[in-house]
This record gives sequence, C-alpha cells and structure tokens, in this order.
Amino acid sequence: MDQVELFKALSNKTRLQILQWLKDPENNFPEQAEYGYDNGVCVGQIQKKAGLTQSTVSEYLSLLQRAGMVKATRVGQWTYYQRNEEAFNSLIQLIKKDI
Amino acid sequence: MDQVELFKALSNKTRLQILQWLKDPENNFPEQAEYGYDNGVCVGQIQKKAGLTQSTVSEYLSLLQRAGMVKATRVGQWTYYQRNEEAFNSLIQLIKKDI
DNA sequence: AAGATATATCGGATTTTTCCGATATCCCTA
DNA sequence: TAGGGATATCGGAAAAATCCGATATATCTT
Repeated sequence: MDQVELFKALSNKTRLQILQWLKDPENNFPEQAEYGYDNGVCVGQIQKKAGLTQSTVSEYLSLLQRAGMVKATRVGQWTYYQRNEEAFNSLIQLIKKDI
Repeated sequence: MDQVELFKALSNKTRLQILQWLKDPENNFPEQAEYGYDNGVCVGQIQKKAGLTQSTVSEYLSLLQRAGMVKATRVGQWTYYQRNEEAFNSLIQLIKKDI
C-alpha cells in the first residue's frame, strides 16, 4: 500500500469516524445486534450513522478497504465491514520507522 | 490540531519525503554542513533536494509546521526547519487511542 | 421468474489541493 | 540606504477529492 494513499484515506472526517465507530460496534451500531457482530457491521448501518448517501458511504468503505484499514465480508446480500487491526499496527510501525 | 488536517499534511509525496530527509540531515543535506545542523536545515537546501519551486516548498514547510510536524527557527535571512519528534509520538498515541 | 432489498458503480457539479510564476517582505552588507 | 539574497505570500490554471442522484448488480423471497 502506498503511504500517500494510506494517509489520504485517513484525511476525511467521515472515514475517520467510521474507523472509530468500528472499534465498538455493539455500542455504536445497536441495530446490528440481531444479525451479530462476527463479521463487523453492514453498510446500511454505517450509512445511517454517517448521514451521507448510500453511494458515498459504499465508496468510502471500499476506499478504506483498498487502503487496508478494514476487511469486508459478503454474506448474502450484505457486506460486513470490520477494522483490520493489523493495518493499524503496521501504520504505527510505518510512522516509527519510515517517516 | 485537527486530526483530518494532520493526515492531510501527510498525504503528499514531497511532504513525506521532507520529513524523512530531516531524520538524517547530515546525509541528506551535506551542503548544510558549513552552516551547521543545530536548528535543522534551511529552506533553500530542502527546495533544491525536492526539485519543486521555492514558493511551493516554502508553503509545504509552513503547512507541515501548522500541522506541528516540524519546528521553524529564523536565523538572519534563513529559516531552519527540523522535525518535531514529539508530534510523531503524539500521532502514534492518536492512532492507538483515538482511531 | 418477478419483485424487493442491499450494495456497488457511474457521471457529474462543486470544492479542495497541487504547484507554478510573480511579487512582497525581511535581513544582511557595502 | 541601496542592493542583493533568502523566504513568504498572492493569484490562478490544472488536477484531484467530495458527495450526490441515477442506475447496475447481486441476492433473497415468493
């Protein structure tokens, strides 16, 4: 992953919020409870909380995925997104060593 | 410092390079030797290495300063820039705790 | 197979960023 | 104090990002 693209992915208020919300899905996405949190949270829940359109949130999530910050899992007609904690650790190592 | 603005400051190849170069000024800016490295490296040296215009590099450096990533010291007609290592530590803490 | 629901992709208007040349400001020296 | 060198600021053209509505695709249900 290109360093510049990684930081660009983090240079947006909504995208940062999504990453923060996904740290505590149970509290931030209570409506997800009936479907479980095993694979994360589905796009619709995130969209509702973000208050932007479906297309924008979908694009933000795939951008975060391309940057490696989240993992996506398709289950039926839903796509669940969850944080990729390894990417956060790598980012810290990147800042410590490379930048 | 706003988180988004901080990541925006890091979302540019040249600005990232400048921060990397300033980790090892002696090797990356040998011409600075005769003026010393105590306060960092002056704008002209950084501009020469970056290969962009003087105005662009000057703006990039003040942007990095506003983001807190570098410190500036004016000495005569020169402005010396050096890394602000505390800001890098804060950034790591920010990623660990807030994001 | 048709309709409904969830998500992804496309095209585009608007805003922001990039990077430049020109010019202004600051400081030093003759 | 006039001129020269170093840096900062300004105005703007081009490129990229933001975020939308419309539409396409995928999946489930009936």
